[in-house]
Amino acid sequence: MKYLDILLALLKLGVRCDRTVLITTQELGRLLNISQQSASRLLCRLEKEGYIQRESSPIGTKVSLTSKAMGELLEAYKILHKTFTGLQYEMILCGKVFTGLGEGKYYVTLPYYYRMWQEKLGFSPYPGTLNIRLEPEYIRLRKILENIPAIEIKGYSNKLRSYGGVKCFKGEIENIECALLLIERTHYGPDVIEIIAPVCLREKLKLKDGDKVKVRVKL
Amino acid sequence: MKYLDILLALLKLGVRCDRTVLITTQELGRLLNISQQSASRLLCRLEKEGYIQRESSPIGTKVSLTSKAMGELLEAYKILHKTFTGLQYEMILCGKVFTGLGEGKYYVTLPYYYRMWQEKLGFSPYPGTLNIRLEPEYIRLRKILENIPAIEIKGYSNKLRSYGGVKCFKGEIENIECALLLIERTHYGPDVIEIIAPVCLREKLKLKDGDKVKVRVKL
DNA sequence: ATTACTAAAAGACGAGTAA
DNA sequence: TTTACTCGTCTTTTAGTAA
Repeated sequence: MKYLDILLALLKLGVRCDRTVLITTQELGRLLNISQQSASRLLCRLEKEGYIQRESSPIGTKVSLTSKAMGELLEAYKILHKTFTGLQYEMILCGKVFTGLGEGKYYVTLPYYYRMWQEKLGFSPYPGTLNIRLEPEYIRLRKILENIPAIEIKGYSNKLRSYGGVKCFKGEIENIECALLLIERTHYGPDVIEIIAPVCLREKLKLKDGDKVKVRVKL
Repeated sequence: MKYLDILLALLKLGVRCDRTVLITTQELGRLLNISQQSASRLLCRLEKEGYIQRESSPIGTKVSLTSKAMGELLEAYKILHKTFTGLQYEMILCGKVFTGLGEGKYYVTLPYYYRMWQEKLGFSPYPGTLNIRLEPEYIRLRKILENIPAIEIKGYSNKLRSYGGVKCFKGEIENIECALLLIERTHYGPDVIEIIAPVCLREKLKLKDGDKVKVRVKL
């Protein structure tokens, strides 16, 4: 939590985990009320300690935030959200249901993953994923999810096959417990999320392709 | 924004603008990874710079946050909220409509205040206030509103009469533009807010006493 | 323009300790 | 037990300046 004020200043300048911004140490210094030299040293240190990615040149420094920074900012956000709303923070994502190619079903039921769902998510999922194509304004949030702490299922390879990693968030979809999966090796773009749940969401919620759904992610 | 990490640590310990907590410099030091001495110095400084109220004794220090601190925390919260939700922050308050004693109408139309509404809120209000008794869980939020920057209408006295100050927040009630008023000299308790709007909200929204309404405050 | 080095000054730190 | 002072040390800062 040591660099919160500085990370916040970077957010103010438009820097994100998925957005690199060219800033000068002078303007950063002005924003933080420190000298250009201190701002320069600060960026060096933030990089060394893993909070930013950085590329300096004679015209300025290109900066983006790392997952470590996003994680700390989220921690701060959670405390503040609790303070200013009295509520636990949930990220809400909206999108439309679509039918995939059936690989979801295949992966969910692979023994390695199936054990992991039970162990790390605490439920045995219905064999299949609900594919959701996010509305454009939510893609930014999905990218944030990629960069904050989550329930991680590590990928691994043996001689026979290799398993990609999966990042999971517990949540709810129309009041039904579910988990949002960010699948490392997916052929879908950054606008797609996959959901698993103990029940068949398509049936339970009577969903057809194109139906709009709202997923609440608990962070 | 300099003491954000420290103010956040205080929030974590349960300190609020309306809640004094007894803490020891030792535990604060442990939380911030600094010595007891530095934590002590820090609290002195926070007090001197107007971020906390403080009362130290041989059993510890009673600490509460000032409006200045709440304002800075809110600034941080707004940036983070924008980052993590993509939305502007709004505080939502819920409560039930009730009928007052008619003083709302009297005050709203007093020439001094009427000029102020027009000047500072940008509309000419319907002559009357909508009184709302907040549900218990929202009283905390009302107290936060009291302690953050707002549109201020200063009170003043002359020989004839004295006018109390009013703190205003712009907002919406069921999609109708309105303003929430926190009236300095009110005989209502901290669970009551008063709303003014360019239209008669009771008529427009067909409200009866006891009806539940939701006010969105834009911060 | 920039970034970022060096050196000297300023400020922050914890140990010891009084109250 | 507390808080919070002094003091010596160490860290951080800025000004000057090189690249």
